[in-house]
Amino acid sequence: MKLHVSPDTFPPRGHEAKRLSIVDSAAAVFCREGFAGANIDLIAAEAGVSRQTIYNHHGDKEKLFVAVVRDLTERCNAGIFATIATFPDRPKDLEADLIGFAVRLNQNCICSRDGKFLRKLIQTEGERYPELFAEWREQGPGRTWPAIAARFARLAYGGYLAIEDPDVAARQFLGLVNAELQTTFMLGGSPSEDEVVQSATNGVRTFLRAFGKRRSTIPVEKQTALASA
Amino acid sequence: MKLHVSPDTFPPRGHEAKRLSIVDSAAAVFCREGFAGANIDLIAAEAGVSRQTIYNHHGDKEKLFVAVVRDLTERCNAGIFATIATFPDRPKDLEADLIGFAVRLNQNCICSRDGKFLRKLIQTEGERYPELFAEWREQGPGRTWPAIAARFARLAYGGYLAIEDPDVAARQFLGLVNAELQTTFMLGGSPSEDEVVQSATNGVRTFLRAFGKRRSTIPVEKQTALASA
DNA sequence: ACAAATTTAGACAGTCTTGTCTAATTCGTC
DNA sequence: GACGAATTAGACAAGACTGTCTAAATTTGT
Repeated sequence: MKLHVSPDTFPPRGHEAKRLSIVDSAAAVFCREGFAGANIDLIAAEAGVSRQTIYNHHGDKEKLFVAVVRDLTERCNAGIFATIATFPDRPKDLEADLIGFAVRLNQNCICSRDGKFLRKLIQTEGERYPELFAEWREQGPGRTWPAIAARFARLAYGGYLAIEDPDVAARQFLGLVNAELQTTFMLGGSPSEDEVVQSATNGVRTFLRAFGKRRSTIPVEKQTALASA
Repeated sequence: MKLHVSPDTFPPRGHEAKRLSIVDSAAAVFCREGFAGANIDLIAAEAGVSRQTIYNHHGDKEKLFVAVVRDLTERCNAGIFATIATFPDRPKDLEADLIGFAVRLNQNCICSRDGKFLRKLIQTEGERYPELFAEWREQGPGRTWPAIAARFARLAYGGYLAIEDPDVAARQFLGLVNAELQTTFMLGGSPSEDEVVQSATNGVRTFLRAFGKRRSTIPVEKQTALASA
């Protein structure tokens, strides 16, 4: 009779720690070398475990890769939702608050280690694993974009912005805020904090020139809708 | 004494045709499989030549890869400059003309076979070949961005746009115009023409809301009415 | 049609990698 | 300290790939 009332299942504690270490190192090596170029011995060395342990935990290279992507997706999603929770619903200074949000989104989700890794793995190996990346698409963009769009819709409803389509606005917001970082992203580099702030500032300013209330035109139906609201 | 006054150098004609065929197939295979996963035999089969011919032409796998990137960069640059030449300097209908330009840019340079391949190779193997991709950066973005920015500056000077920084505006233009295609790009897919037009249309409209001259002035009574709403 | 250059198919050695196996060792718990 | 589970190091077979070599076949220019 074995009764471990530990966390959830039978494996002891160091077990899970090793699993994490393996997945972390595997993510780095898969990113650096690509799936075909990734060497199990190298992953083992980088994780500080023996090769056999990797096979004990994950079976084979392909299953290890799947586990890596699942883990990264999960952690990135958590980070994105945590950041979305800081969206300024009742901004005091709309420009400053949106810039802050944009910088947080970039630093915590897009330039983070996990974010960079997941993005690169999807771009690199996405076509080879259609079902895995369909899953990512549902769990990732499929859930985060609507959440962000909803926040912009709320801001519009609150009278802070003049937006017709919140989904389009959300995507354009990210496009603007990252506009000056694209070349850096291309080569896998991380922009400096100054660059992130600069790009976010310029992006938000343009965004508000287009959708801010004071300066822009608003379709008639929205005016009446707002007037009656 | 050998005097071939043919095109430029000594090799016959079929020679260059094979070289092209090899580089083309190699580009496709390197993209699909990554550098490490790319198989010389597969490239040879796809190009319709024998493996030995590849070694005769390019020496080894790494040199072949470099040749592929050089070729792609050159062809993409040519395409981009050809497209930039169609930038509307004296637009009749600013919105329609900018949308047209954006669609051309997307279809000819970004969604084209060469564009997709080059982008993926840079993202995938960029970090492994710093000097090669420094060269790309100089020849590519380093030359095309200023050219595009110069066109926007001219448009501003001509009174069509209210832009402070043409470089920022150029990058934001591309960010906006591609905002809705990012997820598709992630997985290496090509958006349909409808999607490209849609994204370009929404992007240009937002761009003009921010930087267009005509619409930024609104009758005073509407502004105050909106401001108080 | 001839001669030179190029291309081809196939064999080949050498290297690397994956995944399995075994026996010894370490770790966590009682 | 002792027990069982997990981990380790290393050997190992099987397969894949690169890059070279050779001899035959084909193409090219004249």
